[in-house]
Amino acid sequence: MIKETKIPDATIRRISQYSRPLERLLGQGVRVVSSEKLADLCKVNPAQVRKDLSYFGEFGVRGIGYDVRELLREIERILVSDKEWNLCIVGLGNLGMALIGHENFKKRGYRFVAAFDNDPRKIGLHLPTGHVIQPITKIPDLIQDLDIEIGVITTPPLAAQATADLLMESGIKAILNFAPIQVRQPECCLVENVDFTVSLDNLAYHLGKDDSSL
Amino acid sequence: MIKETKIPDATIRRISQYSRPLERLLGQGVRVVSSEKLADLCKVNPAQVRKDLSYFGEFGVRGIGYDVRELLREIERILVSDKEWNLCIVGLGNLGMALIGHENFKKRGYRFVAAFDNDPRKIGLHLPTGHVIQPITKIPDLIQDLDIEIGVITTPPLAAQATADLLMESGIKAILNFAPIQVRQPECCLVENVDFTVSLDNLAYHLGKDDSSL
DNA sequence: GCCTGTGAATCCATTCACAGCT
DNA sequence: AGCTGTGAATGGATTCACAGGC
Repeated sequence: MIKETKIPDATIRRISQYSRPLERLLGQGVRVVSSEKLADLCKVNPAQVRKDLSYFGEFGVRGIGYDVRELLREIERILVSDKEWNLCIVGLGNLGMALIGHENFKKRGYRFVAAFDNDPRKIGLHLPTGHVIQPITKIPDLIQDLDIEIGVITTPPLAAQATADLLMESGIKAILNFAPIQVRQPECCLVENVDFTVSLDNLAYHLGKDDSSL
Repeated sequence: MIKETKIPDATIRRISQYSRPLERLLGQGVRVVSSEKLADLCKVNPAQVRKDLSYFGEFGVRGIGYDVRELLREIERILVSDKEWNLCIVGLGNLGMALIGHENFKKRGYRFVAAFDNDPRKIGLHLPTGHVIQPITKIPDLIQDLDIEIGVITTPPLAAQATADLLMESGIKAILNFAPIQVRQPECCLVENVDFTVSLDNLAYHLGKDDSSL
């Protein structure tokens, strides 16, 4: 059970995406879904859906399809979103403020339990979410005391690396980084970078390629 | 007319990322960089850097490396970020507000020229960025009049598909979607989805896998 | 010696096609 | 008959390894 063959990263990401239309279907009272239907909703190949799921077990019924509720539970188990994860956020500019209150996080079991900034004018501030902004000097203690597992970085780029270092030294297990720099410290800590200018550049590239009006 | 590209999507995304350390190097007065150095800064393989760039030409000098300034200019040309792109944003909740003022956009030539919402309490509001929030009914006209090429969707999930449809009917060429749904698109419009809960789920999966404390 | 550019090789992910179950 | 689960085939992307030029 622990010994699992190497599962593609892309598979994990797709499985995360499968859960969203499944939730909608569940809300609509739909009981059963086929790989073809689910694939259509997620814009992927039906065989891809079946293969992705087959890495983790046999959740379907031949001739019938997948039970929506059961499949959702399996996905929750796979992605460990049946557990509440404790997060902190560092950098409460506009983006940080938007994220800490964003419902997508809590809807999926991600809970911000601390907020940090180094701006003296912000420290002590009460946020509408109920959080009080803490100085970054408290990061080490609070990560330990509140059992914070994942850190979200929304600082300016120049501060991001130092922030990541501090989080890692304090024993954080994973980082979600919104600053447009590549942070990584081998082994001890996982890092995911979210950089929407990369997505924009990708759009611009394809637009520029197809478009003659340049 | 027909897009014929053998250039991997991943290559475009990496090239976008190369530009960030290059800008830092340029600011530090570094004139020349090797593929090995650049690869190290971006956490990729040196051969990958060379191959990515070779799709677009021969920018380096054997035995020496790449001229930092020249390489940056080439990348700008490739990604068409030497042009200013006109964007609009739809949905001015916290996330939308944060994005419209975010410096990463304008730093890379992406300019928000309109902001839309359907909440009567928000329409007419003057934002600190100087934008005035417009009703979504004005989307068709303004996309045409202001030559808006890319739309950013930051509405709630339930409104996202209708928003995308309206943008596409109005002639938008590309969409950057932050809502956690897979937007249906006709062949004429490019869509990039940015979904940070997928990134979080991915972190949670890997944490749960490595960690015995479950 | 140093570093790029690139065919060849390797590795990985996706899709096909059908066996197997209901 | 219908749909899953999966080995095999295909198709891409990454890395190697070295030829070519400074």
